[in-house]
Amino acid sequence: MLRISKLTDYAILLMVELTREGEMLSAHALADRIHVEVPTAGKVLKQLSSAGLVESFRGASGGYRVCKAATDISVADVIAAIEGPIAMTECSAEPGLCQVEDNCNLRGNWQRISIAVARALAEVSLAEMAAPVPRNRSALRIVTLNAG
Amino acid sequence: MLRISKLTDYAILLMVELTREGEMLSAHALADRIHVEVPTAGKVLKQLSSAGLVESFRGASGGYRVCKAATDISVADVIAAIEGPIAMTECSAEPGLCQVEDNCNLRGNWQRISIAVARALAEVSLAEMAAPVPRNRSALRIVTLNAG
DNA sequence: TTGATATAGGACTAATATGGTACTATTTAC
DNA sequence: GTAAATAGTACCATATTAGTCCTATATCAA
Repeated sequence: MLRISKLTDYAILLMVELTREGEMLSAHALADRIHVEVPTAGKVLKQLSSAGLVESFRGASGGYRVCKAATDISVADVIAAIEGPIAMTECSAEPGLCQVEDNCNLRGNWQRISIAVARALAEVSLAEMAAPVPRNRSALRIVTLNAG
Repeated sequence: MLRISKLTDYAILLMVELTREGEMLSAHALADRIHVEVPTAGKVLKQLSSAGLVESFRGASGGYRVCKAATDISVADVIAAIEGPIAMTECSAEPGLCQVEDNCNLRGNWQRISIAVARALAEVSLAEMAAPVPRNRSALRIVTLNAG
């Protein structure tokens, strides 16, 4: 089903909440808002922090705050922070893993597909994610391989 | 890492081999070509068969054969045959699973992103996957959300 | 200085998904 | 009739994922 993990889904929700708020929020408050347990939210927030998407403040009245505006953070940024590089196959992420030499001309094409998907996700900001779906607009432009 | 499963990867390889060959191939011969065990190849081939991408012939000198030309089968077709509908989140595949009402305006956007990814994959045929990566061409057009 | 509160980091457990294997039934060619 | 091949089902081992817990450290306030 080509899906992102639950933790990545939480990460998007957390980032949307944080960018909405603008100010600092504790892990507890955030966990309440997205309806997950506090340790789970904490786990995701730690990853977002080490990826540089949010900054953390320890101690009493500490918490998390976004580093950039909602328009400057993409869905791809958040996915990459939790799941690592966006790649659809092992061999498109790391070279040398495909033992089937004859078929390895597929690898380049997989890389191109992965890049296309990554770009699609990079074009969507958290601000757009948080906004309601606009009506009467073509959802997305179609991507084509081998576009001239 | 937003990846497809190994079995889906096998499915792409199997379909490429079958479209290359054009004629019928046994599960054993196919397993040899893509370097997996015969039962594993068989498992994938059964799914491809029930999805209508290949037709199967039982009995001695039986095997599998593609139903359409390589240019008429997309990567999305093969992925969908193995993994089901292409959707990045649970809620974009099935409605009513998101318990966070306030955040559910994200759902529509997830659906649009999933559609974009699905379209990108639908635009790539097996013929293109099997071909070497062309040089001096822009890899892919960029997808944008909210494209006018 | 002390206590309360909060994140950092790591380890651990449970649940789920995936990948692979085995077995039996059925079909077909020779 | 026999051999060869797919169909279908069930099963197991492993890997991944999700979630929890514990300790250390930092900060604020009384």
